[in-house]
Amino acid sequence: MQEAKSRRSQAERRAETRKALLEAARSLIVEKGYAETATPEIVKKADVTRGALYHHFSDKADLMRALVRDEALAIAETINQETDESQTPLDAFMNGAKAYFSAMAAPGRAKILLLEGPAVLGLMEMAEIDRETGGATLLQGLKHSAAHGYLADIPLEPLADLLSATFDRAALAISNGEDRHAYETATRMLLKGILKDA
Amino acid sequence: MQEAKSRRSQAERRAETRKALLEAARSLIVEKGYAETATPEIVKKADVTRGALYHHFSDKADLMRALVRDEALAIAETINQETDESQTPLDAFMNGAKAYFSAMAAPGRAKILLLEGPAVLGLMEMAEIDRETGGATLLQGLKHSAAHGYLADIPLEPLADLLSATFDRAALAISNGEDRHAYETATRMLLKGILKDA
DNA sequence: TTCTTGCATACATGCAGCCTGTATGTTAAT
DNA sequence: ATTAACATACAGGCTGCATGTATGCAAGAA
Repeated sequence: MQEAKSRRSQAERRAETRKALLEAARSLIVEKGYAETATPEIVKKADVTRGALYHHFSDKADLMRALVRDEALAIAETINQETDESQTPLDAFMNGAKAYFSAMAAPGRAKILLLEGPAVLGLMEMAEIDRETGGATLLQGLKHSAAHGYLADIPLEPLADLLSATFDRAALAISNGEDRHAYETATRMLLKGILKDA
Repeated sequence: MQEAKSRRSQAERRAETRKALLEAARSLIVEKGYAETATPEIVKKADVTRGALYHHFSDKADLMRALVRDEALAIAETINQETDESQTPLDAFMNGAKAYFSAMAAPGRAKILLLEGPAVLGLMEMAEIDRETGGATLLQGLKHSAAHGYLADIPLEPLADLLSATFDRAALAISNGEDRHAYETATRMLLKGILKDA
């Protein structure tokens, strides 16, 4: 057995350094926020130097971007696993919402994706990342429901946007220790209201 | 007639400096964001020195706090003016929403109150400011509706929170140039859905 | 009343420490 | 030997504080 760190392949070496940076950054940013987390602090925790950081990422925001991408991908994966077939449109949306809440319940994830991410990268870029990592599921669901007559004939993009806002707020509230069941009930009520009880 | 700047009272002097700082900060922060706006830049635009800034505000975030308070107060004032009596609960909520959208349509206001503010001060402090400047109107409306049987018997705080999230998102979208009418239609649909059509 | 004298408020200037991003040097893998 | 993966050193800029200055103000003496 070799020394722990010697004779790693370049790919391994690179991957390990990158992972260490991302994990260190993640824990610090979750704890203190992006602006209050300095790069010297991150590299100290990751046990590398700032040279490594700026070798892997173009700047501090780029590190944040990678962090956000990872979380967004994890969300998409969790949701895809947890999604099952549902009978009614209401059940379908509620299952989706619950899956989203579960995925967002991972420690620190809501803070990264709903607070720090938008602040650092801006809403435009967050939306972009959302699209790339598997967003738009909600809009698809609405279109499907509308096509089958479960929905009134109104512009769907705004509606999807507003519903998405409620899911985000609910996820944030739950991650802040609010009563999950109460927020699910309120979510269900909103969804039920817009779906014709056909 | 005296020199323009001489022989002002302390109160006048103080008020003018403070106003100049707030206006300069506002325009720069709206244009470039809080993090990208440096205090040397602000004081240059306000035509004072950093000494004045740190005399009036404890730090850069405190300046932002004052800015947010001003906007929040302006919102409350605008809404109070524009609010009229309505017939049905749906109309009442929609009028409130429209007034909110109008108030939030002031240039830069949505960015300050919905993007930069939460990022800099955090959600807790933003909620605090909201309470102090006249928030909670929505929750009151819901309680009123519930008391008169227009609303299903569910926890109202979460529902108010979720509705508030939709109003914020709609205001943000509108301020970003999205179709106001479409967002109002979607908002109305959500509200109509939760109100028993009694 | 008017003048001046002491003082507090409102600001200006200078400095220390930290942080970011880049440029250049060094080591390890291929 | 060459290149990728890092480490080190440095320049510029920013924040907050500490210290210096001037201006309005209030009270007492003339």
